[in-house]
Amino acid sequence: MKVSTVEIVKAAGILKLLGDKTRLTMVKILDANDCCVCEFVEIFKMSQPAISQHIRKLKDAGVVREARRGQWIIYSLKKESDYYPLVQNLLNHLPNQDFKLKELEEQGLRISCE
Amino acid sequence: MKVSTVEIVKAAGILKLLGDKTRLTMVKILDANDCCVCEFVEIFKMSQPAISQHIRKLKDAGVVREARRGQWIIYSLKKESDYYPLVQNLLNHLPNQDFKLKELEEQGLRISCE
DNA sequence: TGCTTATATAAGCAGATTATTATATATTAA
DNA sequence: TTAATATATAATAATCTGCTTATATAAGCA
Repeated sequence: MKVSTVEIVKAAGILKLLGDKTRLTMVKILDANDCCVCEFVEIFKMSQPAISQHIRKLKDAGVVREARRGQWIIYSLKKESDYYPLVQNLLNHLPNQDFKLKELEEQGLRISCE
Repeated sequence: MKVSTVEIVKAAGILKLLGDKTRLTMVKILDANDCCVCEFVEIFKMSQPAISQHIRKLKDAGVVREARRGQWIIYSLKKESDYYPLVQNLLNHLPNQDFKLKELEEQGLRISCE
């Protein structure tokens, strides 16, 4: 298999970043749908600052990207990242998390796709 | 792509485990060659207890396996592990580390393959 | 303009992590 | 049996992490 290679220290950094169930789930969700912070707050039942801090780490590492849309800041996977092939490959081993956003929609709490 | 799936919390655990440059390098080396603790001590220029403790984490998670051979305990990747497909996939994104063992051989410090 | 909502940032603290030193155990060889 | 080598384990100290609370910033709306 021919795949893109990431320097070992950088790869360890990415794995450490994703080695947290909240961030890993976030990234898996973002792999299928863009999301804003308040949606993650609902999904994870965590405080807004806690979510913001997780997202910041993902952003600082270049794994996600932000885009303001009015009041909201929409996050998405940064597909041009050097790490994207590695991350993508990894996400393939995780069960789909779409049900989490489905639940939000049913509660009328979905923002990004309205 | 059809791949084996790992529960998200468990996957995060594995990624956290591998999110350390020493352990990640160890696993990449073990992907190509079995090794004993004293070789890792040489390779990483770290204390023996530090190496032992890293290896123990890998062993506790079921990522590596040990086999005593006389005085030495030889470690190898545990290919039957549920996590092996994920780990293997991940290792494909890392540059080869064979040169590290080559250096040991040149210094006459290689154990496992004598 | 001032209020509300969404998000970010900063400070602080508790628990986790990773190294160190000291010591124990197991195997081999003299 | 004793000494040497390889490894593991325990205690501990320093650093890192991930939350909390408090506060700042930015956009939308009355």
